Amino acid sequence: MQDLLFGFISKYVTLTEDEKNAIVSLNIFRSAKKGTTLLKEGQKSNDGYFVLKGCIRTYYVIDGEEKTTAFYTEMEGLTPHCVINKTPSEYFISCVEDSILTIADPEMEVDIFKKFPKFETLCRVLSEELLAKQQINFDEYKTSSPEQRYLNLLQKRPDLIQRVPQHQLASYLGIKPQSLSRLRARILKKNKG
Amino acid sequence: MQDLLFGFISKYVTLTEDEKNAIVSLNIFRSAKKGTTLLKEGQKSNDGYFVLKGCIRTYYVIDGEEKTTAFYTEMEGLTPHCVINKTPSEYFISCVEDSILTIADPEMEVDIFKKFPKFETLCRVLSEELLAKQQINFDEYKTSSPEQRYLNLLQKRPDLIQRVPQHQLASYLGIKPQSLSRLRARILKKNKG
DNA sequence: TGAATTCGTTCACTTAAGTTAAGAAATGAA
DNA sequence: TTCATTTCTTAACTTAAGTGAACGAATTCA
Repeated sequence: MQDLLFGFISKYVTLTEDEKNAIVSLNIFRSAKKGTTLLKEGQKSNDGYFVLKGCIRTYYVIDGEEKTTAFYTEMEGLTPHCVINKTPSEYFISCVEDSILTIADPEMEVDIFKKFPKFETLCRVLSEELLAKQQINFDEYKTSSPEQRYLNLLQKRPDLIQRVPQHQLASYLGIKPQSLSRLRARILKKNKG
Repeated sequence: MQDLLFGFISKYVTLTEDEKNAIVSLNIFRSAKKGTTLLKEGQKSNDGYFVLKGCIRTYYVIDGEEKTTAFYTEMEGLTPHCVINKTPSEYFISCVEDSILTIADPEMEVDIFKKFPKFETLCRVLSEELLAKQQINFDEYKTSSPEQRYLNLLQKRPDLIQRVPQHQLASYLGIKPQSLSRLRARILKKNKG
C-alpha cells in the first residue's frame, strides 16, 4: 500500500531508500471504513489527508441539510481550511467508501523539510498544481448550468458518478436529488429522440 | 503611490530602506485607464498583477457573452492561470476603473528571493492566505442561491456594488442582468412590507 | 433473514431564473 | 451640448429548479 504513495511521488521527485524509510517511519498510513467521519464541524484539527485508495468528501450541514462541496479520490490530497486557519472546522469530512489514507500533521512536515528539502519542493509543486486546478474548477462551475456541470462531470470524472450516491452528487452539482433525476431523464430523452 | 504598497507589506514583514529601494528599482508600477485590457484570451504572458488603487476583473467570453469570474480591488493580487500553467490564457483581464497596479514577471522574483529571502516568506504567506480565501469563497458560492450571494456581497464587499456595472455584477453572481434587477426589486419589496 | 431505514425516481405544483422586447436613464464622444 | 451608445429596469412568457408527497428498490443491521 506504500507503493501507491511512492509510485505517485516518483512522478515529481526521485526518492532514495533512506527517504522512503523516513516516510514509512512516520506511520501516517490509515485505513477507514465507509461512512467514517474524519473531521466534524466545530472540531479543531491539524491533520491533512491524502487518498491512496477510496473516496472521501467534504460537506457542510446547512439548515440540517448536507451540502457536499468536494470529493477526493485516488492520489488527491486535502489540507482542511481549519488547519491553515487554526480555527474550528466549518465542515465535515467523511469516507464515501472504505479508504486507505495518509493522515499527517503539517507540524511533522517542518521536521521532514529540514531533513529532506526535496519534500518541500514536492509540496510546493503539488499545492501550486492544486491551486491552478481549483481556480479552473471554480470558473467552470460558475460559467455553466447544472446540466452542463453534470455532463462535464460525466466527461472528467465518470468514476464519481458510479461510486458516489446520487444525493451527494446532486448536492455537489448544486441541485436537489429530484432535480438530478429529472435532469438525467431529460438528457436520456434528448439522446434518444 | 509606492507608499500604498509598502504600507500593505508592512503588515506582514518589515522592510529596510535597501529592500524598499530594491523594489522601487524593479520599475513595476503601472497605471491603466478604465477599460484597458491587460490580458487577452489566447495570449501568453508571465505577468502577475497587484492592485494598489482601482479595480480589475477576469472574465471569459463564452458564446459571445462575457462571464465575469472575479474582481480584484485595493491590496488584492492575481497570478493568472496561464502564468502558472505556461499555456495561452483562457480568459481576459481588464480594468473596471482607472487603476494603479504593480505588474511583475515571476522570473524577476527568483532574483529578488535570492537577494532578500524575506520576500519569499511574504509571497508564501500571501498565497496561502489567498488559497484559503478562495476555498471559502467557492464553498459559499456553491452553498447559496443568487439572492443569498447578492446579500452576502452586500455585506462583504459593499464597495463592489457601487463601483462595478450591474451587468458585470450579475455575471459574477451567476445570473443575467435582468435577473439581478428583479432580485433587487424583490429584496426591496420584502424590506418594505 | 426480515424489518426498518435510506435512496432514487416520478409527479403535480410553486418559485425563480432565462429570454425577448421595449423604453428610460446614464454615459461618452463628436 | 447633442446624438449615439451603453446600461438598467420592467414586463410577459418560457424553462428549469425547489418542494412535498408517494412508492418501489436497495441497503443496513439486528
